[in-house]
Amino acid sequence: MLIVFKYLLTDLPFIDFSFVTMKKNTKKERFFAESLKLIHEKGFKATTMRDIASKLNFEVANVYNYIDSKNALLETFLFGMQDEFHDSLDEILDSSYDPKEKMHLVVSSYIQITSKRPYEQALLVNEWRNLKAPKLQEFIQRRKEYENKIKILFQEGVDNNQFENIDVEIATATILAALRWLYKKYIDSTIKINSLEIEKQLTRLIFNGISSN
Amino acid sequence: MLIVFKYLLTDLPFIDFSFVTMKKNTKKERFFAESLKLIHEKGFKATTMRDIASKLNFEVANVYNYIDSKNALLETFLFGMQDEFHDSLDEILDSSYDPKEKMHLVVSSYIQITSKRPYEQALLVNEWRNLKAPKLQEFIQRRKEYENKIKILFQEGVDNNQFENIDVEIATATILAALRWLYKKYIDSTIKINSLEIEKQLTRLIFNGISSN
DNA sequence: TATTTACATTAACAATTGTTAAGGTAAATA
DNA sequence: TATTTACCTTAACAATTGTTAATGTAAATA
Repeated sequence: MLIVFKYLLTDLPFIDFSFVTMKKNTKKERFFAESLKLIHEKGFKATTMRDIASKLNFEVANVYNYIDSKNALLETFLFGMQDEFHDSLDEILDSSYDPKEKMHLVVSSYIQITSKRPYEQALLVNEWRNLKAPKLQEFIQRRKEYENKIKILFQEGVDNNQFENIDVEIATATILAALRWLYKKYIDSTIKINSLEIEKQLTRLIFNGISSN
Repeated sequence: MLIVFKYLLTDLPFIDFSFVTMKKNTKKERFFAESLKLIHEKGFKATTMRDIASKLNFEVANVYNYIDSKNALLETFLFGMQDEFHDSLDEILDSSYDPKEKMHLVVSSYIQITSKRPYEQALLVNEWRNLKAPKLQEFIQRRKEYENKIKILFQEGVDNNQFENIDVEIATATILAALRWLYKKYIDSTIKINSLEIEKQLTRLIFNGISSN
């Protein structure tokens, strides 16, 4: 099954995030890119506005030329990334593929998004707890919706006899956990990573496990 | 394969952590138990010494009757838990079971430790970043050692033809990721969780994946 | 009985932090 | 040319935080 190329060769209508990650030299783009890396490395709470200013070689007050508050900075990264995952999942679920094919596509698109924005993914995994009162609940709610869609997809596969009759919650949590660690590989690796190979290996693990027989 | 019961029926020489989790009513035990939960709920950085004192209905200064510093509190939880995982892994690896049996035992003991100390496990997963300069490196080093042991075990299984020839790093990261999320289930669930059933399902996922054929 | 232990208080400290005020300069735009 | 935009500065603020000092009391222990 190589419908996978759909995701490698075409560009989905993802939200334009380029101002965050692209390495153009406008100040604003540098601000978001450097902030993102700093927050990833030190953690959101441990990263001060002065740290960010220092990294960009200017004074603290200038940070507020680019963002309204420290919390708004985190929200920008987190909700932008969350939207991207949701949009790609919805497109897959709206298609006419069968459950197993859809699950393959979920894995494929998840890897692709992670490969494009490993630092944003790191924040999504590790820093969402730092969101404040109204935004935090919103984030958790949307994440639950995402997980529910995966649950439903898995259940359809079970009903379909394409998937083993495993507890839906455990299966969903495990599948997502198997994908969620991947950003580390993209961030840490010194060599260029072959995402197609990653997809092949991860797909094999998720669908067939480690046993040889 | 039900060698699993080895871990359910006997008590390994785990480090005595009871002062942390047991619900006796001595002040010191309450202090550690409530601190642990608070740090889990709010995050280490967001939990203040005053939060802890407030939870225990006394003044801030009293916190220092039980622990030398805020950092020492985190270190106590993290290194105690890390020791527990290491000890149980080493015992398995030192046995004469074959790689596949050993991997089953790793899953089994991991689940057992998680079920006994879900809150400590939550800190191990989410709060280790807050360790300071010498302790942080020590922690990371030990974790790397743990992962390396799993890698070697997996490779032995590949050489043995018991496991599929999957990239060792990817397989190891995925197996551990599949186990690491589990603390949430133990913390969030209102009903008593059947760890044997969890073990059955997770083992099936890790060894055979979700596919039915 | 004398003393240590366990537990508690109030008060203060120095450092760090997010944020704002008030103002300045040079280039782009109208 | 007049004005807006993008970018920068110094200075200060109020709040929060980990930690310590000095002191007290009742129970357990020697």
